[in-house]
Amino acid sequence: MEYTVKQLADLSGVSARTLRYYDQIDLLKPSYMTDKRYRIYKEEQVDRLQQILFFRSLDFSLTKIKQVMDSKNYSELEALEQQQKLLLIQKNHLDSLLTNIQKTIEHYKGEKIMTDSEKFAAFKENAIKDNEKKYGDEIRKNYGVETVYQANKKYRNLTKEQFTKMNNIEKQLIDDLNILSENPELDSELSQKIYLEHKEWLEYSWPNYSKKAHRELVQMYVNDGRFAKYYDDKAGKPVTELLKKVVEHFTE
Amino acid sequence: MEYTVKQLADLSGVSARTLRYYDQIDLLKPSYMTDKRYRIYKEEQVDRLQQILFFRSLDFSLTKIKQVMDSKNYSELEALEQQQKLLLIQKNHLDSLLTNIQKTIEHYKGEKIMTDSEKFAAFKENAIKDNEKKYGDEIRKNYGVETVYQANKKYRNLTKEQFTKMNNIEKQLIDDLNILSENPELDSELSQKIYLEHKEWLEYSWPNYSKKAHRELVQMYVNDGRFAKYYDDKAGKPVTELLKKVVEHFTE
DNA sequence: AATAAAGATTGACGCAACGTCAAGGTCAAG
DNA sequence: CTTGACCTTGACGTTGCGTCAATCTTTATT
Repeated sequence: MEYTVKQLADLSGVSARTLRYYDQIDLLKPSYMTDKRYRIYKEEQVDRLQQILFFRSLDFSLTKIKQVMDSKNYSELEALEQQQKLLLIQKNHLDSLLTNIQKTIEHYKGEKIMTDSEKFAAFKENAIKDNEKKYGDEIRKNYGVETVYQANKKYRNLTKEQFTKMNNIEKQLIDDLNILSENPELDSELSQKIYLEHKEWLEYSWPNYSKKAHRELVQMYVNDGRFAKYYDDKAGKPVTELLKKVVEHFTE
Repeated sequence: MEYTVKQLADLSGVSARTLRYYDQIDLLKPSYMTDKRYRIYKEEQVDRLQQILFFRSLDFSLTKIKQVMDSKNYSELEALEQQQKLLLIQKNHLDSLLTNIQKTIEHYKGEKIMTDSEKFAAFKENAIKDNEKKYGDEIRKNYGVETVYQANKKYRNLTKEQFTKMNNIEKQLIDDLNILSENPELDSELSQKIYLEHKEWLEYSWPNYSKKAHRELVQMYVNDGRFAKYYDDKAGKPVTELLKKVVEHFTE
């Protein structure tokens, strides 16, 4: 059985353009070309396309699909699990967005509306002060914290003092991580200090601390690039992985 | 208070490029331009930017943000509820993907899993062979592999064949690096071979290969003594720096 | 057989939201 | 007067195609 582009398109539900594109990126090549350069597909290609569409339906990138399908020894299972991780991260992200948007909507409806400028007012105060002192870095830090502040509703009940204290602990944490990274010894006092600092920091926003949750959290840090980036940027070098190791060391 | 592009960028945490882009699409115009066409922002724009970033954090498109903010009679509440619906749809979609992928994974697992201990055994088999052939320092080499093996959970779902293949690729890579280091010519076939080997090796554990990430990784190798030591020990001489140069050469 | 309709081909631009150079002006500091 | 930091405007790259446009080839109808 042979198929032209349109026939295969109709058969599979994708567009002809898609098939030409897949040919172009070497994801799905026709069985052969006629002398007039028409693409002809056969059963083998139909099968392959089905596979492709299966992975695509799971939101695999075309690049990844190619890797998985073209490499004999690439484990499909592993690819699936990687993809699952990615999707879980996306889901977490979506969930937090939904929480935020729900809160915002409630605010509006409750007519206890904080104007947006009010929401940012406290932060701006800091920004302006800092700016006048020309400590550019500090501004960025505060802004970073502000982002977290928005994302995490739990911060909302902190007093100003607590908030400041959290910031200081975090700062110290980053510094210590920086130092430790030069001589990464998990069994050191510095290492333990880091663990305790991170724990203390967490306890400002966690209802009840558990080692298990702590371990899972740092695992998330590493898996989710946004967390890693947050810490790595602050430290000026990659320290997230180190933090993870430290925490895992003391939570066993 | 007046801000240049950089200052506002630092203050807000977005890039200068983003500000220029927002100007370009008329989302955030500067307060005025100097005679030299420098953008100058004032408080009003800072406020507006904060509004923008707030909506952006909820995954509003920039187009939508513009609509909401520029239209006097466009209800923010309505927009929020609309966005909430969109996010819920996405969430449902994600949930169904996750269900599907979970099912598929279970299906796979029902059939062919290599347990960690089995993999470890396979690895040791090789190690012993090598040990018989080569001698003491081979043992150290294999301990190195063991460390990496433990450190990277991603390896855990590789099949026996894949695991072996990865090891072989890495071995070949080291050998090639050794050869190249005697006559370091970045524009050679050997050099390219090394690049491709390292890439292939990475793709066993990376969800998405990109040249950018590849460059960053080898930069890491050099910066982080632990990585460098790993390769240098295996090669018997310092080759990490060379690997970095090779990769950078082919990822430009 | 002539003609029209259907389907095929290869470009090439467009989209979203910027990242990342490149080439070249401007400004404050030393 | 020279750095060096910061500013400007292009313009290409990214992902997965949709959507013309211009130009054959094949098939169907008259």
